[in-house]
Amino acid sequence: MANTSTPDSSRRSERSRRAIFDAALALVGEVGYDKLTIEGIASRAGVGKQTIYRWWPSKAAVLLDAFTATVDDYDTKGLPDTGDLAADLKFVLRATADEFNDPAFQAPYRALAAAGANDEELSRTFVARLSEPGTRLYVDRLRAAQETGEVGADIDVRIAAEMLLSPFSQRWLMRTGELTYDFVDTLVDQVLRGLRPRG
Amino acid sequence: MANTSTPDSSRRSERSRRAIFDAALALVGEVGYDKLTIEGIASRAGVGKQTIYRWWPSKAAVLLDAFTATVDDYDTKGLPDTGDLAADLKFVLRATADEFNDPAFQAPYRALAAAGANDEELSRTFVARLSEPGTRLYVDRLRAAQETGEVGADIDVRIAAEMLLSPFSQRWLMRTGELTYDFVDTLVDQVLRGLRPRG
Amino acid sequence: MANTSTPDSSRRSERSRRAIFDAALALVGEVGYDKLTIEGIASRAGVGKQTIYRWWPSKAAVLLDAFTATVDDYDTKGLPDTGDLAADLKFVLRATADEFNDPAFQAPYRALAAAGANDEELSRTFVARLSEPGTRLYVDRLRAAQETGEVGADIDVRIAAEMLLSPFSQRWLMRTGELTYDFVDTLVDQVLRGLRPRG
Amino acid sequence: MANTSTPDSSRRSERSRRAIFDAALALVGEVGYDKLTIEGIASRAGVGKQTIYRWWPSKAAVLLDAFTATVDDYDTKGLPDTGDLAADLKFVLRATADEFNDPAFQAPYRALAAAGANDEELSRTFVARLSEPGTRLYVDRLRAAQETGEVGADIDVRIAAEMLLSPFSQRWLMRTGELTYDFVDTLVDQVLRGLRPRG
DNA sequence: ACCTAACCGAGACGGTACGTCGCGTCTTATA
DNA sequence: TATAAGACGCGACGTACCGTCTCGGTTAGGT
Repeated sequence: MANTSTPDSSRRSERSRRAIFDAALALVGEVGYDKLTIEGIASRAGVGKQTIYRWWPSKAAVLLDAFTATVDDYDTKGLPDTGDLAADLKFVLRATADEFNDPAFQAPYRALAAAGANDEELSRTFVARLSEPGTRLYVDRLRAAQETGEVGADIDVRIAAEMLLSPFSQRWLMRTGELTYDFVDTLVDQVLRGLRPRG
Repeated sequence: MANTSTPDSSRRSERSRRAIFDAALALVGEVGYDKLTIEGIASRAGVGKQTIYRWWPSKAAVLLDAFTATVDDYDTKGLPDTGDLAADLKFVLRATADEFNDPAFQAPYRALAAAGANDEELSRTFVARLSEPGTRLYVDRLRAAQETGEVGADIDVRIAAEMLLSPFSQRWLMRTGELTYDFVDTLVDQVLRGLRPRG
Repeated sequence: MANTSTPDSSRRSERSRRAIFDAALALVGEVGYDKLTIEGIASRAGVGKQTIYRWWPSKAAVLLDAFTATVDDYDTKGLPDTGDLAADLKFVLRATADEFNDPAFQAPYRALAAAGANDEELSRTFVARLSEPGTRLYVDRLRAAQETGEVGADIDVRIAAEMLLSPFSQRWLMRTGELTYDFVDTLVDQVLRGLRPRG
Repeated sequence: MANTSTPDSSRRSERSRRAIFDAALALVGEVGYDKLTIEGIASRAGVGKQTIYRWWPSKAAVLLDAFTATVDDYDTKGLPDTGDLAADLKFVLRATADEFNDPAFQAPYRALAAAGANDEELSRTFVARLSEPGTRLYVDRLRAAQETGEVGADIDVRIAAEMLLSPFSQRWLMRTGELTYDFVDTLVDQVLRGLRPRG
């Protein structure tokens, strides 16, 4: 009965896709995620609701794609490696703090993190597309430091990266503290202190 | 015209309050937070909608109270202090891992964490009632260790606690990894390694 | 799961009911039956859609009630009986012709007749409430004439009534001719000519 | 900009036209007129929607053509004239009753009659193509009887035909009674009784 | 021991948004 | 250029809940 067939993506309207992304990001900033509606996005984008439902299963999915499309341009090649691990980490984390403190960034990111908590499927995508790639950069940088002997060979670098990043994201997500440069510096120092090879 | 006066809590029906908590917790487990509705709670609890609206401003607030009422019984006095910091932390964190792996606990806790991400007011209450008290126990235990010299005097114990707890909660909330005993043990070891007083 | 229970009609809002009738009749006249929508009625009546769906199953049912409520005031006691059957019939049919030529009457009546053609359930109600009572008046008047000997005893008065009324309604419904006084008079004469007792 | 030009009917696909008729008639029988959709017809006929929109302005027009194409084969030359008017009329009306009682005939015919009630344009075509030709046969037969003296010269044969046919169609359309042979016979007798020349 | 104000269960109400269906227009590729 | 296919903007569908609002019926204290 029902038409369950997948739509033909080669005939998709690029103009509509873009308009939907713009509308979704603008609206989530203006009214917040809870009051973000598919109808609102469609209307702001000058698009039929069906055009959204045809390509995305939920407002979270729309927002995820919209956000990803924006962020993907950032596309870093890797963390800086000046030879000074602490300095490199502080530099990057300070930049990330600035980014997380940017209001335009906050609304969609928070919304996606929150939606992911209640939707396993979504959280997989969210992590794979947005958080994992960033984390991997830290893991790689730490592994490089391991090879130069700056970090102990017996260290679990994945967990080390989490010790660095999770306090950061957690503070931000739960609003348990400000993301200041001071905080970032102390965090880096305190984590690195434990990573040095044992005498 | 409208009656804006606060209700008289001395005449409140305890029976209804309990029924609402039970219904809310049961439903959030069965249908998830997004499909949890005030009408659903009222109907399941055999209660008028107004009785809910009279006492709580939102479904998140109901759930927060319901969850708190359940968890408050746990009420620990403090972390164990056997003199062996690593052992004490591993013991408590392993127990917490078990708790977080309990399905009955997951749905409401995830829901509240997520709701908090988008609702500043709620997140303040959530943190103050549910996460801060727990965190403080760790801070206190670390401070005690600082006094025995097990932990360096120059350590920021708040951040140290976050290095311990955030990777833990982050993994769970974002589903980026399992909360195994192995993970807990490695995490504790790796964090503590950096806390020791400098030679 | 679903709430299939019937609503409590004792708590029904009379104000809304009236507003819905007014809106339905006004709109069917303005935009026609096909473009008459539940949303349009609700909006014009200043009423939630659910308030309509709670009490009626379809726009046809709303219109039928609305129309009935208007027409019920007509409530005739019976056809005139001056002793002159032809004169009585012409008098009433001329009045009916005037009524059917009234634009305010046309739109809803046509719409209901048409909707009934495709919906057996609806047509039963339509006939029982709107057409049968009128027909019965003619049947009764003819039977009275039968008793005075003006109409033959062997005549099927039901069919005689149909010979009078069906050409009339058919012309109007299908627009196959005007409902003029001339037509009415000729029709009455020609029908009565066959009803007289056989010499 | 828009192409408003009329399509070139010489290049029209006869195969598609037939498939559309078949689909329309089949569907109106299966799901009824209200749930009959252009999309449904196109899909069932294996035809693009545009092919329908190119040649017909509405689903009613499609159905009218489809029905006409089916019925046109019947094409009678005239009513029988055995010299016995009553017998001739009963014979034809009984056959018509059988036809109207055929389920395959009912759905489209009812649908068209109903659609016509709300759409003046359509009803003109409906009457001209489907009902008027039939009526005229009766008018002609009655006029012939007038010439043989079987029917009074002062009779309005058009109205006489309506006295015969309208009760018949009305009963069927509004479902106010069965179309039995008994009914047909009584109707014919009672109508003819009034048509005889006055002594 | 009654009054009466408040809470209570129930659910109708005006709304907003949902996710779906079908409209009529359009674009694309095929024959 | 007609066609099969189907994406598009749009409008309405019928449903689910929202938060507010009566409506009786309990259920306490305060007199």
